[in-house]
Amino acid sequence: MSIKCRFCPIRNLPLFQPLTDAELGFMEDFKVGEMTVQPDTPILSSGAASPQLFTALKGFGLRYRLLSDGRRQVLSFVFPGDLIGLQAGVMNQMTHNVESTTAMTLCVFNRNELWTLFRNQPQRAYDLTWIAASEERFLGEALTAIGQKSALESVCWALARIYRRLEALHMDERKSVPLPYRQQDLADSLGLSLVHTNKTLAKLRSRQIASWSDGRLQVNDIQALEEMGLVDAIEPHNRPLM
Amino acid sequence: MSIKCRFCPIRNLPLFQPLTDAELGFMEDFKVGEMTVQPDTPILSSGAASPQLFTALKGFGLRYRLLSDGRRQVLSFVFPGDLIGLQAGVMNQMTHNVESTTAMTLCVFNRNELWTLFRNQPQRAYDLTWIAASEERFLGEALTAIGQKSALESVCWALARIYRRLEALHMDERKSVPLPYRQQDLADSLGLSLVHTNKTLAKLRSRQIASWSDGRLQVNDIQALEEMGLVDAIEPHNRPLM
DNA sequence: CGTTTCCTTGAGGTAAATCAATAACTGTGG
DNA sequence: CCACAGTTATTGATTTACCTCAAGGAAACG
Repeated sequence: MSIKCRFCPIRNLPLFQPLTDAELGFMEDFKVGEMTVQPDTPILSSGAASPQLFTALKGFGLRYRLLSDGRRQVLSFVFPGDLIGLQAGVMNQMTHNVESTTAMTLCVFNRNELWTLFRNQPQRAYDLTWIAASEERFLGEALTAIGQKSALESVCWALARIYRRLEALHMDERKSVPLPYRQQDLADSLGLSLVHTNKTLAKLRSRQIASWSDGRLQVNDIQALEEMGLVDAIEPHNRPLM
Repeated sequence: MSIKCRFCPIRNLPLFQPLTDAELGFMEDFKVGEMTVQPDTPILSSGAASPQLFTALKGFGLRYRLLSDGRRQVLSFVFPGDLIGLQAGVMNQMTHNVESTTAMTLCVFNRNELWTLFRNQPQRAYDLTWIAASEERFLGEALTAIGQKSALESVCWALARIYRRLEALHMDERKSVPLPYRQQDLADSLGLSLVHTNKTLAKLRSRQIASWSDGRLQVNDIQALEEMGLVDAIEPHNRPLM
């Protein structure tokens, strides 16, 4: 018993592009159902050829790659609205892992129908490409942070980026947003050690710019955060939602 | 006076997926012409909304992002077969720069026809998404290198990746491939300083594993290179060529 | 030839890693 | 209800991988 796309709890946010009635109808067929997962549950695994695509509706997750010796690179944080498994969807091979951090609700799509989508819904196919290009764009930005920025700059960049995204999801309340990750997760996303990440966060807290504790990120000075993080362009508010 | 896609000099390499006659016909229409550029010429600029898409046919280039203070992150090296400008194509906004390093020959496509492609050529649209997902996959790998690997591991990863790609393009001769970049370019792609990159290359040279000089990369022990670079999976040999 | 670009190597400095110890919680089982 | 182990955050002390600075050499070039 799953919610129809036209009643999707997040689709009507200004962050997302509206769909036509015909497109909504198609999506309701494309959608196989919903899935809820417990915290810390693997959703997609590297190497697997998953028969499914997902859209995160609720909750928080992580995308990461592992090296043979256990080192972990977090590629991105997964927020509501994010498409999961496009890589496996089109390339038939996953090269990273996705897992839930909190409990999550996911929209489930059938990979086999992907071809129908490309044949009959060119606009939606275009949107898929847009999403893939957008992920690429984000990873390029992350690469620039890790490769070129100092630890302080990187942390500011990440926090600003996260805050803006959750704000666009209307999850902000009095300058604070939920951020239910561990410091280790942020560290692994920025190629920093846990200790140094902690000390950098302490610095931002003492300067009253941002403070992250008990699963919430409080941003007192978003402008300072964006400047210190050398954040360039703001995300457009018309992203496609699958 | 440009070459027809069916006579494309690289399309028949086993690296690339073959097209049907109908698809070739469409591509020949989609293709506006060819462009040659001098070394060190900007091809696409950040911020611009380019009316064109390109496929590199010949020569070498760079994709990079700049920070306001001049720091540069090289996102990838551009080799023959690479699609250029997909981001601008679908998102109408470029967030990185592309420039030639050597003289290049580019296939030019008309961005306005992109929509025709999505409407009439679902297979080609799928291929575009595949390409975008593939770029995303690559950047995830690069992120893991920069974020988690040591300088030596990163350099090995990069050289192995480059060698394999140029090998697949049949540009290898007696274990060596052309690599007409500066050490600074490699350094900027791995988030390392020029000096340290140089010293790391010297180490590989003295260990007789690989040596890069005079615009050529000689790989004596590709296996050692891949192991030291923790290279995980080899690229599939069926990539779409636009 | 002087100038510029790129590569190379040595010396010294530093941002961030590692090591180590403690505290605050959480859950678990006796 | 308490002892205990496991997880996460925090902070100080020490080490190190990599950076910056500096200088020289080899090509390429106008």
